[in-house]
Amino acid sequence: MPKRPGQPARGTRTGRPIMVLLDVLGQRWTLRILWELQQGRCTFRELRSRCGGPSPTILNRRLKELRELGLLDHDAPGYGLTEAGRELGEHLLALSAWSERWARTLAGRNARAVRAPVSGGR
Amino acid sequence: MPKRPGQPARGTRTGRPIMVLLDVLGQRWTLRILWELQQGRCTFRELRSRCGGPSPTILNRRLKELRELGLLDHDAPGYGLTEAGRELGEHLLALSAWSERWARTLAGRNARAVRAPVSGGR
DNA sequence: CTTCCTGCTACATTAGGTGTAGCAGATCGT
DNA sequence: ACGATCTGCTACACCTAATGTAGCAGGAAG
Repeated sequence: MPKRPGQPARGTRTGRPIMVLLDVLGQRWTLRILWELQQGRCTFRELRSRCGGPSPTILNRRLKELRELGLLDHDAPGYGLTEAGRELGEHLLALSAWSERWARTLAGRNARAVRAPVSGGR
Repeated sequence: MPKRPGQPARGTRTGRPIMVLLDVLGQRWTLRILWELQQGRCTFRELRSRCGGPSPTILNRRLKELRELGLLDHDAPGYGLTEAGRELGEHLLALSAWSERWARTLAGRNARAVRAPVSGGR
């Protein structure tokens, strides 16, 4: 079943692009695939390895979906991002930068919760 | 199993924040939950309804995970985003804007492929 | 004491992902 | 021409994750 903007995503009836996008990205491996290809195009097998070895079944399914959504191409050697895919990749880079800061504050919070379990420390 | 930055995400051995983030966001409903709460805090039942009715089992699991990651709170009435959660929500808003443009170019591409199947159509 | 919210938990069913094996096609060196 | 070695897959049995419905304990209001 090819998900597309204009067609309802799971859990919606409108085909709002953001809903379709959240639905697609919320499947396992999709984000990881975009992330890995963002670091450079590569073959199916290499991509599988970079992702930590998902089953070829599911990897292929994801690649098909992403190609239908115009985010990936499958030309030269192996797979790569299209223009739209690169744009999406930019957002992932932004998320990566954010996540570093997030991890630091989260670590700080935990450390505090451990060091000073005085009030309501569980 | 509580995923956290510092602890390896599925498919990795490093606990790189971006990997943990991609892993968590790549589970069904996580992105949708953040999206819906980004539009305002609400109760468990209301949230479930907004998301299109995922099973309470999985909704509750996701809410727990997101709370442990410091993205959600569960205080006043129902659930809401923390500061970190709101920051992440900003990125989703950016994605939403992007997705509108993406949908238009994608629709254009398809229309062309249908109207002019002259060379290599299909 | 009843009613109606709240946030859940239980449990059987089904959809989704895993892991291993292996195959057909293209490209290489001999 | 033949084997070796890539490529991108497909098949299939197995297991985990999500679904859908039911229902329960706790708190607030009448």
